[in-house]
Amino acid sequence: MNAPTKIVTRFPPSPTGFLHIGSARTALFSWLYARHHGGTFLLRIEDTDRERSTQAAVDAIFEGMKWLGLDWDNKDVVFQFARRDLHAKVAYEMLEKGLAYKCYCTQAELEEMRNHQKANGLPMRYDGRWRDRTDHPKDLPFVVRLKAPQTGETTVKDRVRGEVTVQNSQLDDMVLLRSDNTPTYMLSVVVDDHDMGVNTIIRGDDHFTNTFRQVQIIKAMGWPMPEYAHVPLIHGSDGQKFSKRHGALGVDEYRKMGYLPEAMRNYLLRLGWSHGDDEFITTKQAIEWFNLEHIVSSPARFDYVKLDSVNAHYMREMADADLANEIAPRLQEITGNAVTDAQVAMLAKGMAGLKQRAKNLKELAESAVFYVLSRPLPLNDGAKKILTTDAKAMLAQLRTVIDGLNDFSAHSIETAIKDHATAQGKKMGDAAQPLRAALSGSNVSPPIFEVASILGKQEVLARINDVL
RNA sequence: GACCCCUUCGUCUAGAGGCCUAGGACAUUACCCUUUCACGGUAGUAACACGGGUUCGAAUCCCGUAGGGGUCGCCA
Repeated sequence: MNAPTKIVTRFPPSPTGFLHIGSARTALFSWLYARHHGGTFLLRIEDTDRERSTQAAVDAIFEGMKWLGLDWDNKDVVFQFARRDLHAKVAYEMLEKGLAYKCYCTQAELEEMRNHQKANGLPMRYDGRWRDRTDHPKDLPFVVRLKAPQTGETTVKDRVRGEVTVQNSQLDDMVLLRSDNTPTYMLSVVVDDHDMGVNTIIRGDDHFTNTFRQVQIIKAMGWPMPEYAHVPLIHGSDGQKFSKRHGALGVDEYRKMGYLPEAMRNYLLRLGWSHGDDEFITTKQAIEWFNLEHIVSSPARFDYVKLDSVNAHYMREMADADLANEIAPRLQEITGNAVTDAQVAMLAKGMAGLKQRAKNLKELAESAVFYVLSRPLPLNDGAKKILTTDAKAMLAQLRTVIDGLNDFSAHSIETAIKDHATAQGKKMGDAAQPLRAALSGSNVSPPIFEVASILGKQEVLARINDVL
């Protein structure tokens, strides 16, 4: 009997820039898969590119993962560079066993070879010229290359792609160890995944062809074969590659734009995975439902409009007080003034009317700013247009009406103003719109009697006076 | 160029040979609600890339074509 294998997944970003949104999705999938199976989700920083790796990028990865709520199980995150000697050891072991060989080609020589191949329409791959040579020069730098099988075929079983077979003649002898004795990525990933006990590799489709090469190392070493699941890439909204130059952003940017982590998770999950017709999937449900079978096999386009709608949904589900606290720093940034506790309380009261009018935290803060702005309020063009002489005359009357109110509930204010407007032979809008302009400085706001009630009689009267 | 993968409404997707006159969501259009803007409600427009097979029957299986993507580094 086979003992049930504990699922071990991993997320191995390289710290050479921000945490890419596409990477965030494969991280999410890997995390979900591990959590679903009660397995382990590991984080490994692939910092072997010393030129491009930075501490800032490492921090960005940690922060991005935390923000997204993707917790990893290895308290000591693996840094790949620190394990380079272990990787090199494997290369030498393979050399000894005759599974690899030394290649003394210079960069220039390789370049010439590739140019020749390109010019003649030949497949571009290393031709194995040192594979069987024994006349090794002394004291010259060399790289260690895998002695890959040249005949037959290699089949990769992928949980998304199915079984894919490639002729071994298509694969060349890749470099395992560089001439400076450092391991290449191809070697490092395989060794690390093996040593970390990773048995399920969920990663971007851009790694798919690499898999055939990596499988050669695993086979040569006689290690257990992990399960692969290659997830199609995310494209930009125009269908083009989602690169830094082409609209791709780091997760931190999405936070700044005002998206909620739970909304990001839901959106990213649905972008490339489905559970029937379900659109809003909580993280709890996602863990319960996630599988590899329903990963979509074609690339998806990133769509802000849909993200907005998902985000709007989660914002409306959030507690008003939490939302008020969430936008406080943004308001402070807009107004330049600290937001007081009393103001946060006021914002919480106004949140019901505010949150159904915004798609993200940024919009929410912008639409809420009139609550905390100090008087006199700046008026936007719409408000200026509303505040005609007639409108001001109406406001002057409303001032008296409002001043006489004992019950300052939204309903009470509405009734009083409606009655007054009707008595004057005017429509509700003739009173409500000028009031909106005075209280919010805008022609667009939450229900204005609700706003008035939350603002309080004193502030309402003062704001009316400001525009008269 | 070689190899590999992908192709359902504008977008994300459901679809495992008859349940499909192809469903849902976002977007969009119209109407309703309404003090503004939204929210909400109702209705609508809108897709199986193309061509051949297989089958009584194909969005679903096979082949080809076209389009798109990925990989071909001493980057990861």
